[in-house]
Amino acid sequence: MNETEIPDIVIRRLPLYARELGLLAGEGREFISSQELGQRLGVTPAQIRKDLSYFGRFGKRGRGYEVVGLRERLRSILGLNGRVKEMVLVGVGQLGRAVLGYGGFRRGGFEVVRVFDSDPKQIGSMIDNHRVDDVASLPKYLERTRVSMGIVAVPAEAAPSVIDLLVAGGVRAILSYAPIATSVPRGVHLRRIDPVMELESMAYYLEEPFDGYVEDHQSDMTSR
Amino acid sequence: MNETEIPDIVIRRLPLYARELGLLAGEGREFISSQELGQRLGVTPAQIRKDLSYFGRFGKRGRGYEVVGLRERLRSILGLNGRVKEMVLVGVGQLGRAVLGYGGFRRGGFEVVRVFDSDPKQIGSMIDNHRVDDVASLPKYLERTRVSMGIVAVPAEAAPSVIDLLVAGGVRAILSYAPIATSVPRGVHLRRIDPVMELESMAYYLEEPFDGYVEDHQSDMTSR
DNA sequence: CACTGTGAACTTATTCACAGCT
DNA sequence: AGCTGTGAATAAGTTCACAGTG
Repeated sequence: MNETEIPDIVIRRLPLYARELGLLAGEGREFISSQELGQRLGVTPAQIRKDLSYFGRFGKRGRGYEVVGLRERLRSILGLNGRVKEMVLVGVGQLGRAVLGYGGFRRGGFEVVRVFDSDPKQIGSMIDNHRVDDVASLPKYLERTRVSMGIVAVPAEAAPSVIDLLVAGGVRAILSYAPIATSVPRGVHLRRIDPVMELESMAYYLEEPFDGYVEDHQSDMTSR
Repeated sequence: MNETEIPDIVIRRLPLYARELGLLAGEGREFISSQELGQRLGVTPAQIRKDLSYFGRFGKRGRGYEVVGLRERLRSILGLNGRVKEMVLVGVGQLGRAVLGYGGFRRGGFEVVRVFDSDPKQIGSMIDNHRVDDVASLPKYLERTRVSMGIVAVPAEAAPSVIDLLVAGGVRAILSYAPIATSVPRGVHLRRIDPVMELESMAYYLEEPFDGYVEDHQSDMTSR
């Protein structure tokens, strides 16, 4: 199978697979079947095989998938095997600071290379080895460096204009922590992280006076 | 239409609608059509009407939806009109502290009422007006109080056992920041917040040497 | 007349089921 | 024998299109 446009929902599952394969590799595991991998991830084996089939034939019949090899393949498909992915961060309030301090990005091969804010009290200060620059200088910076990923950690009101700046500067993948719907042009990818919305939607299921016919949908992903 | 099990994906969109209606109310807007609401949210009008139709007939033909009324209706469907939703927080590292300090939960009607960790250096200390308790005391606490929501902000290795404790204690909605697939019994709802995974999947779309046939999928939600 | 509410049509995603390889 | 890879079948989700109503 080949040359069809690959569904985004499939793309979003690849990091899940890659990560679990990383754990398996750490356990010294050499091969794994779609069956067992699916069990560990709460995904059906057929789903895994179908997803992988969009990209090629990676398994050995009778044996399963070679753990390290498949992980490398997936990371390569995602474009994660090159050097560290550089990101700009806009907003250094509570949230922005947490983002800067969070080791997970670095560990995952992502690095904040420049930090911006609009608050004169913040501009020029140092946070975690980063000098905070005026967001007004963001366009020039992007023009110069062509960084293609950005993280938005500003208040809701400020988010649309910040996102516009990033898009205009050529940033094509944006992770936004602002709880606001913003639309972006085709070819630009925006993902929102919105814990309050997650809680709000889960609250629905708490309504049931007693449990019983409550719908489940486990670790899934995709929004997640 | 009535009495079919309502799809989770529909439930997840309700907070999005409710929030935008809140903004509209703030702007003094009285009525809004599915058309215009959809435009603001990047959702089709038909989708909005269909989603709402699962719960009743809230619109006035020829006029649209009454902004404040619909918002109330949606919040009530989600169970958000009662008093503040109480949550326990497990883990007070970098991430847990950010969660505690984040005003968005309070503003959204969610409140961390008790904080746990397993690190002896943390236990007993005060963070943001909360005394940090030993996670070993979590089961007893849950038995006593029947808090039904929890936030997990512990390292990946610790997450499964913490989640088990929460589930055993009757917590039915869990927001986890641990980048790990964990399965939970039916009737328990677990949502993961995993920014690194979002970045990893977006990285795929950066591959294209030049843009053009890049798939878009805009603000969607759910996480997403 | 401008909208909603909703079956029907369509599209997308998942699962089944099995031939085929190792 | 035990698995993958994949068309075909099914299920889930979205959009269409229009009758009906305030």
